[in-house]
Amino acid sequence: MPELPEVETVVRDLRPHLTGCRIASVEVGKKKLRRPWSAAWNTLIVGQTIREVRRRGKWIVMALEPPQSLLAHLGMTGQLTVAPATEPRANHTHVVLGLDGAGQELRFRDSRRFGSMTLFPDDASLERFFETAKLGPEPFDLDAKSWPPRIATTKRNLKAVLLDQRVVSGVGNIYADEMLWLARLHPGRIARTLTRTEANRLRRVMVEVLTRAIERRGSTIRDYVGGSGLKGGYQEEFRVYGRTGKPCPRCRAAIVETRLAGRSSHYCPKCQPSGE
DNA sequence: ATAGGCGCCTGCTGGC
DNA sequence: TGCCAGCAGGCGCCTA
Repeated sequence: MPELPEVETVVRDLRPHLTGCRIASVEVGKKKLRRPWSAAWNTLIVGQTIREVRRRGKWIVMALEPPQSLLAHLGMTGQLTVAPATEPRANHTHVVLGLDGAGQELRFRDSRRFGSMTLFPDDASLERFFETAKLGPEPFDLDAKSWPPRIATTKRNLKAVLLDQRVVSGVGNIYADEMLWLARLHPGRIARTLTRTEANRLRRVMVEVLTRAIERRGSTIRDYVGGSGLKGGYQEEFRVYGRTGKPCPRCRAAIVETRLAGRSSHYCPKCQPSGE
């Protein structure tokens, strides 16, 4: 579910609640997440303070003091929220960190359990994890010089390239479709056939779409909520995603749905010509 | 290098 | 009205 704007919203929501907070208790459910939680971690993190909360791609990093890092991924249906400890916990709540102070707790909820929460013993091991995964640059850090060459050699289509976290991190199925519509590029277009102008147009709309989506606190289709439990609003601004058969906001042609890179892909057949 | 398929899970829905 | 195959915002592994 959650792509960069949703994860960024969670991080911004959690930051004021978590920064400087001491972890007082840990409760972990029996069902296993994408990556297993080790029972040994409980004693390692109880008593530690959360130094900062940040995002890298679709990953959420909670850096502790002394240095250790909790790393969370929301998968498709993950939710990371702060709530009063007295409030009933929803079903599928798998990890709960009790926080010292205002009687609040951090809850990780995930019905499909494609998400994960893991502990890294120091900054270097977390960096190695990102390096091993070959996690690509943040979309906001791309520039006109480095981006076109990044996609200039691959024979893969644009949809597959945007979804590849090694090329650029944080983009998922929804925002890839929205970006390609805005850039007037067909999702099936082979990346290396793009001119430098087209590649940079894509780079600019990536930032544009993600920035606007963050302003709207991400998109909620079904499960997504931010760190305070609020839903997103960007789904109201979708131009192509989930709008199969409906008119293109630019030219009124009917939006088409197809399958690319194993994912549903939505585009305007008139505004986003395949380039033959 | 890359495409395609599967598996991991639960919950919802569209089409019969 | 009711049922269930198929699909969902992700990702990693395998094969060809």
